[in-house]
Amino acid sequence: MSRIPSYDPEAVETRWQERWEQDHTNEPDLDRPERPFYNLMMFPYPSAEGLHVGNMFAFTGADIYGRFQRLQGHDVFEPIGFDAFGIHSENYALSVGTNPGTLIPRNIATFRRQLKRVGGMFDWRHELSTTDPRYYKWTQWIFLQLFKAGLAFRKRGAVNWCPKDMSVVANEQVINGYCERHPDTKVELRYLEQWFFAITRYAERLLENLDWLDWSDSTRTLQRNWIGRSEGAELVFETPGGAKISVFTTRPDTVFGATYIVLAPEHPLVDSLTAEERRHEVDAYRREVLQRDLVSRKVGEKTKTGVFLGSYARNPATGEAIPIWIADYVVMEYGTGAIMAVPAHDKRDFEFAAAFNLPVRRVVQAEEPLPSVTEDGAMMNSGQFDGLPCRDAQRRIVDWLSERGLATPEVRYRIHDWCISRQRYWGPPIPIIYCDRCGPVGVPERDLPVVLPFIEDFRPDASGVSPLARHKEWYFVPCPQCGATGRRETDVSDTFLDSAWYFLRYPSTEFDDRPWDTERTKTWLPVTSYIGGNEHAVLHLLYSRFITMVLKELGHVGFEEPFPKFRAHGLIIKDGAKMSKSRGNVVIPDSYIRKWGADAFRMYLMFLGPFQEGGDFRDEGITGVRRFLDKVWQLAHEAALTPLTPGASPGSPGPPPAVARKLHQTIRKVTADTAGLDYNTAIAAMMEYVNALREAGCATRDAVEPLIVILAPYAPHLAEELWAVLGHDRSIFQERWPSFDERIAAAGATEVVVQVNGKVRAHLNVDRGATEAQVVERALEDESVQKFVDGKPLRRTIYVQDRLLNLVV
RNA sequence: GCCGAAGUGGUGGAACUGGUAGACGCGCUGCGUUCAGGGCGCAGUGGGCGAAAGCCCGUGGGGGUUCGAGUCCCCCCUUCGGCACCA
Repeated sequence: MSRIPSYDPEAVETRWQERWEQDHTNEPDLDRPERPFYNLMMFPYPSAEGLHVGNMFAFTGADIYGRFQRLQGHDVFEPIGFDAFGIHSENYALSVGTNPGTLIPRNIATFRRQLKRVGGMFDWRHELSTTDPRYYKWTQWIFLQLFKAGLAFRKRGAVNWCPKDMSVVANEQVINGYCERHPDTKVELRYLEQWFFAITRYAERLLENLDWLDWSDSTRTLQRNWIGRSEGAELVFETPGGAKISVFTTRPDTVFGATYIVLAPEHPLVDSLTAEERRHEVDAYRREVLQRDLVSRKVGEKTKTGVFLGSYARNPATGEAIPIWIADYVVMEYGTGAIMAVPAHDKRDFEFAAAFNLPVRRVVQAEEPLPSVTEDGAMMNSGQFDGLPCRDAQRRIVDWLSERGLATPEVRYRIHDWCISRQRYWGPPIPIIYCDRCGPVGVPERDLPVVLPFIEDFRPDASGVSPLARHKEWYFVPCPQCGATGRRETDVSDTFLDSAWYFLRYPSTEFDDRPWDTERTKTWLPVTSYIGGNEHAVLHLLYSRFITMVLKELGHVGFEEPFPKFRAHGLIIKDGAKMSKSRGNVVIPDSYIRKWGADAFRMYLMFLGPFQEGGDFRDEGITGVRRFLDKVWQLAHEAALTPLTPGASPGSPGPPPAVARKLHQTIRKVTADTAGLDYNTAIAAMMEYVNALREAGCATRDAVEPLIVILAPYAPHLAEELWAVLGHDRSIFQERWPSFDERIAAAGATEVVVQVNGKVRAHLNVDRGATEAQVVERALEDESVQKFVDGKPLRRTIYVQDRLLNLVV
């Protein structure tokens, strides 16, 4: 066998990558596909460091699925692109002092080279980048559609402001109240007019559709929690001066226990409800709260602070006058920005009451000490409702109060409207022009895109507005409505808006006069299969769903859910910890690919753990799959030397029965496991089969060829090469996935386990279909079974056909 | 605090609706090939006792259901992920 050449992955892989490109192997006919299959994976952010193993893991897993579907006879469209706008790129550009517009194309070039090197089945004709004006023209167009529909609006919103940076900073860039880039500078809370998308109007539908979407459960749960539906009631507490304070509560049954009221410090009624003698103290507290940044105000349990306003409101149930306070544990962004405090049945209210010596009244009976949050007890101290189970009381009390107009059933959501304004440079400009006469006016669609100017001075400055405002010839433009001098919006939009529609663009990248082509979209969307990380479970996936819903409503697409099927992949860790630059455990794929080959690297990534759970990357592990590929190489070359067996003709001898059985079992398992993304066990099954072939000394064509086909999604280059070695002259991806015969897979004798009182005592080789009586008879002949039965009568026997016999004595 | 996932050999991980725990791989040990190293091949590899046959124990801990539990139920511990003063 010395004639067999040795396996040189680099040579093999380069050869086939070139062939695929020349032959357009990975480019389906987008206009006339027979069985379209849109295989989507989450496009990467092209960082300066290059492709990360995490990306590689995700893309490989998705690519295997796409190649598998292709071998199943689908026309698979597998596009890729780059999510290149955003704060990451901008901060990196600031740190090296080069415009991100210069840096990004270089990064993309690196990514493109790496993505080709791993052998993804990408259709490069349809590559896109969110920073391309041909792309963000339509991102801006989408903004305008929402603007026209009243779904994009301006509102004052809180942001973190770094006085040193003279810029807004993201929540992630605030560390313990200090700026990430200026550790000696405290971040402040500022209120700016910003653009919001009305995603909360779609909260209910976004939640309901989760019931039928075929998604990973983990992802659906994350979205449900993020949307955060709470059912309850809005109750009205009136003041002697006639003001009505609305509070939202999920526990209207506890209203008799409400002993005080708390407003958020920003609540609009605070001023009018403050007694003159308390004003000084109240204002001081409000100033103090405003000075804090968004993050430290919200994170963590802290000691409760607050002040009494000096006024009272009437509890709608008891009629008592109860004191009104403000405290920062109540936030303006949720509910009505005001709560009724029931210290007996809420931990936070209890702490506050303890700190300020406020009365606590138990209204739900329970064994546990206060505060007790149970919903199982009966009512007490609640007038005519005493004794009712509190779940019943919830409805009854709301009914009772609503007769006097003091209660309304309400549903509230945790999710907020989506703030898309970014006071930054590196993003698509929001296409709005402000006019003193007309207000905010949308840029006419014919004037799109509003091109982001390439400027040298993209650093933020002391003016506090985006650097774009300094660019006078860009900034001042005539108002599209009245022609007077207007000013452009200088904020750019959130990068999540770029990625909320990229899947719509892919099939239509060659059209410049429309965001997506109607026919193409009808053919390819919604996306057939989407695979990605759970780190995008809420923002990206939720925003994409929202944008699609809106586009459906406005008549631009024919479906409201873009991703009927989504699977989350796991996370790759290294040495038990998340990979990160600071830990120094980041794996750069290039050197592994150079040493072991892309196929071995792909397979190792898929073998190190369940794809949907992730796993631990260890350097030693890759040798195992490489050895496996070497053995396959060997087997295929040996098979190529064997004469062509008349495999297709009926009655051909084929491989020996034991090998045939193993082959059919292997095809069965690899088919099911690949379809279910259980790649690690599919690979193990192929390894078992190879071991079996070697043990049997059986390297014939009919035993090896099906193996090469089922291996092809995993090791596409090697499979192509060996397919050619075996004498085939077209791409293996033109072939069909092999079928298996259930009867051959199940043929032959089987081993039945014999237990005595539940403990394994013997193994019997039995013909399939043997009756219980036959197996019992055989079992009782066995020496060690006899030993444990020990002459005692059988009290019971349990028989699982062809698998197990349990004798109970 | 709330929600979710998970705890299995030295190690990464297998185990279909309860039915042989440890597939497959890494590592390790011994032997062979070799000047040597690497590579490759063969055998072994959960723990305990034993010369062996074999027996006992064993899936984070404690209870339970069952002929039979890694798998189902209850309680507890730990780790990871998400949300977090959400009313």
